[in-house]
Amino acid sequence: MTLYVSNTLSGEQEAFEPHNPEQALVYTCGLTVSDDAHLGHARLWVQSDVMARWLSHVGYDVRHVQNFTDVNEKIVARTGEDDLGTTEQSVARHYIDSVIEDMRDLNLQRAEVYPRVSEHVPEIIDLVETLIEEGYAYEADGSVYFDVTAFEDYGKLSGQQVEEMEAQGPESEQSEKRHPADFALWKAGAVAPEDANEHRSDDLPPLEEPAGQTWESPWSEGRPGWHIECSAMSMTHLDDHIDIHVGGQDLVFPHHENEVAQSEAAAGEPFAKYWLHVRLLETEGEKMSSSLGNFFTTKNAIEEFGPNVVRMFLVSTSYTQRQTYSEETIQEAQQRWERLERAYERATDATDSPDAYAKVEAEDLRDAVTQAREEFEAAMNDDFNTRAAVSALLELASAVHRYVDATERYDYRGLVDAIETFEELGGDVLGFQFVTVDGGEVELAGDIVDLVLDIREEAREEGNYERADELRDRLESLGVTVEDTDEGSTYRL
RNA sequence: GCCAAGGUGGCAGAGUCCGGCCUAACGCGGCGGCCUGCAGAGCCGCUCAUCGCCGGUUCAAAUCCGGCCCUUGGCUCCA
Repeated sequence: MTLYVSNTLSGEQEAFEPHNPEQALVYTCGLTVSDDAHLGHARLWVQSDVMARWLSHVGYDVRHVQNFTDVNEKIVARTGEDDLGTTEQSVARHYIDSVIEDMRDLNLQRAEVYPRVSEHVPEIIDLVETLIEEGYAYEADGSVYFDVTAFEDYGKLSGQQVEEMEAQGPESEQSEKRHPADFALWKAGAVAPEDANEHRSDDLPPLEEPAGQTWESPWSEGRPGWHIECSAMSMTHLDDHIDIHVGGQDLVFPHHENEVAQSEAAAGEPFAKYWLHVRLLETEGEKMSSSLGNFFTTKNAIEEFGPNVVRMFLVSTSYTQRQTYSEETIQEAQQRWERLERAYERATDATDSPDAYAKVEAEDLRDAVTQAREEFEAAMNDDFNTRAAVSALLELASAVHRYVDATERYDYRGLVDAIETFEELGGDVLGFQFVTVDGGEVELAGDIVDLVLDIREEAREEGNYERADELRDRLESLGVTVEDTDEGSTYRL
């Protein structure tokens, strides 16, 4: 069955045909590590994660690269805050750590590589040099700008016309540029204090001096422009032409438009074949965004609802549609997840019971499995329709409940097929974690172990070692190893 | 202003590319019942849509065409 995807470049759904029929090169535009990620970012990650998982599932060798932008004035603006350190690098490190933690919690499949801008400056410089040599860029006072009039196709991604465009980039650059829509590839000098202070917390003293990392280049000691990094990093880690470029729809212009221009001007061939844009997450009618302050952080969401519910929420609307966040919508996701999880548990309990027989064959159950698999596959191939894919699994969930409710002697093989369907499609493809791994349960388990250890500690203090040893033995039998130390008891699961 | 996406039941959200299995999926909510010591879960049934508005094409339109209204995003850092 053919996979169809919505390509921003053509504005249409197209059959997915990668350059190499066995491989899929996927680049996801990562985030600027100047803050904790919010649910809108998580939506992009989860959606691109599911895309990559599905591509693998249908047999492609997927190479997925997702970058971290660690050079940015908003990062500089946060230097000096508690726990963040005093340099651009230290702030970036802090948030990279935070983001990776979120990604792990959400059970994202690891990308092949997470390149950072700061480690790709040589490649960026090479690329800028090429663009100058080819006549697509020019130097002005130590900075380098891309000449939008030199690239014929400029505007093809976002539908903009160069003639009708307003100025691009900050006011301060305008005097150096030939055309107001030209954009910076390289900027001379460090971040000007006023540029960073614009984003700086009022609680901090404003910066007085230029700040942030700088690098030597043929034009000046300075910093790479925003857009060039993604071109350089995808070319470095994937190829001059890639198959799928994923990003938030707020990046279509100017970021991705500029990426197209730089990459294609330099390489002389089309850059990404398919541009997939994940529509934005909205709350109360406007997009969730750090600058609007209406965000819910990924960490808080995971803490409150657990990773599976957050994941369910984020796949409950297909990527081509904007999604609304509210108490109601996330609770619906919680219901949907729990319904799926209960059916899975029901199926495993029934399978593992003495009532499951080798020679019982339940046609309705087996048909439901077949149908769920077909519907799931059709949904995913139809532009990664994750909502419809989940629905297919929920229909199987209903079928499992109905079957187990109505039956005394279970069809062992049929139930196993159902379980495997949940695990393969819900687990491997959609990234849900059945059984033990629900964050909430792990946390609860930990809390309960702590409770038991507290009781045991009381027993020890009373000299009731018999009781304490009994508690230790019983925990051990549950797979919890207790170790007493000078600072108190610790445990391992 | 310019560019780009959208407008489907109380909510949320598929279906729109390739018109007819759409008398509109899946779910949440609401109502009734079964089960149950209670609750929950589950099951069964019911509830709720003239698919933004107007016009056109067609035997047939949520789906195609035209006009209008409204919303969101981008044009400044943004997933």
